[in-house]
Amino acid sequence: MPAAVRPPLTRRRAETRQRLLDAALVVFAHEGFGRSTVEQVCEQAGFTRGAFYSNFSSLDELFLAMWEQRSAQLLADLQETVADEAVDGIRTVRQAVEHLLPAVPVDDEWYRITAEFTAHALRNPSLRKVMAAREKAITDTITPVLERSLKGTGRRVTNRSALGQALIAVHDGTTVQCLIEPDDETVQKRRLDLMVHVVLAYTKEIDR
Amino acid sequence: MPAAVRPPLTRRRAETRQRLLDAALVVFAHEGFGRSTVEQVCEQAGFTRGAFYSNFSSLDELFLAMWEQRSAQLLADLQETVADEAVDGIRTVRQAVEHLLPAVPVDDEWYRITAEFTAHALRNPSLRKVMAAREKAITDTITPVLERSLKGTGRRVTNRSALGQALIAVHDGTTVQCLIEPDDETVQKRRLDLMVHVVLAYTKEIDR
DNA sequence: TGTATCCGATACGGAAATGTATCCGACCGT
DNA sequence: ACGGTCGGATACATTTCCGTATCGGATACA
Repeated sequence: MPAAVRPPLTRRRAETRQRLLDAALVVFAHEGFGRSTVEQVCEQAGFTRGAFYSNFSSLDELFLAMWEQRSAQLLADLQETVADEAVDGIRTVRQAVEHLLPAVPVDDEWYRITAEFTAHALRNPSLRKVMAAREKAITDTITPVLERSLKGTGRRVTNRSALGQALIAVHDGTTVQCLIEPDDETVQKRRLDLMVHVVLAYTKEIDR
Repeated sequence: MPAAVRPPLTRRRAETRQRLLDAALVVFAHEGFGRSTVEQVCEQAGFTRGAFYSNFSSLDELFLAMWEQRSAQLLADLQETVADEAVDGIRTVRQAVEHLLPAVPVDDEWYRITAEFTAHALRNPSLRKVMAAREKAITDTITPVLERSLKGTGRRVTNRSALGQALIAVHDGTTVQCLIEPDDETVQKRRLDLMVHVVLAYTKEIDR
């Protein structure tokens, strides 16, 4: 039934869909989700509303689709960026964090989207589940990577999911601070320090 | 000049203003800022648009006024709640955190407002300054309180502003997690744990 | 009690956004 | 190349929201 209700998704269709999704990011980031209109998104994408309604049934649907696509992409990028060789040279926790942190870019636009999506999700139980699932996905992606990075440091993680949760919280919380005061580099330094402290707190030396 | 442009603010005026401000919180939290309309706010407050335009010139202005009022109130509440006698009985960092944390309620509605305000502020340099100032105010309020609470624990803060910044980040980051999974009490436990770790990281034992 | 002012209500014009119904060009398979 | 279908454009009806201009009741003050 669900497959029957949606159109066959031809090549052409997929392209306009994607252009709309890309336009959505730009417009939502610039105007805010609630302030955005169907027309603005269409204009940004170079279409008229006809194209929109032929592909999505509401701005909400577009928003969700866009968010899921970009989140997934972000995770994929992270995994790839971090899977490089440099991991072998890591000897300290600080190095590990320094290696990991820049892999998640502090992106102004994306942060706005995320903030509004979160607020939106809090009003909608099914969206809350989506967010919770994503958080788990992030944890599952990050912790293995981190554990690999920690190999050369002589420490091991004591509580995987607690560490994952803590890192996400710290990451999100400090991201705002960095964006609000982009010129203050002590904010950035402290962000790094805090991450190091957290990793230290949730790992311990391997005894041999 | 600025005093001349605004009406004399009589008793009556102040009351309707306040009712509008209160209504704004409800409506914005429920609908999202961008989706809210002047009429919705007025209806919630029991007025018509006439009252609104006689007191504010735009939804933006109302939003900002409401946010500033509530933030200030929140800080005042915090200061009061925490200034009680119980501080003297505190002997461990965990106790200190347990005492401090519940003073900042995890409020669904307020979080939504904050998230959207933050996103909004990132688009507007002058609003960014407002947020930065508020962050400083929070730090300035919290750290003295925390230091007082730590008296009985035999530890002292090594870097005030870094600790303040870290606590805010952790607070904000974990608040989302708590709201997204309100039934999962391990999230809440870990929140506390994380706070304790952070306080430990930014304090050290007093040597005598 | 009378009167002047204040302030929220009402009424109106107009702009903007929505969703649908229809059209027409492009791309598909044969 | 040709007929059919697909998908975006166009046109339109409708709703919603906004901001202003004006009205009238309430309130303050003599």
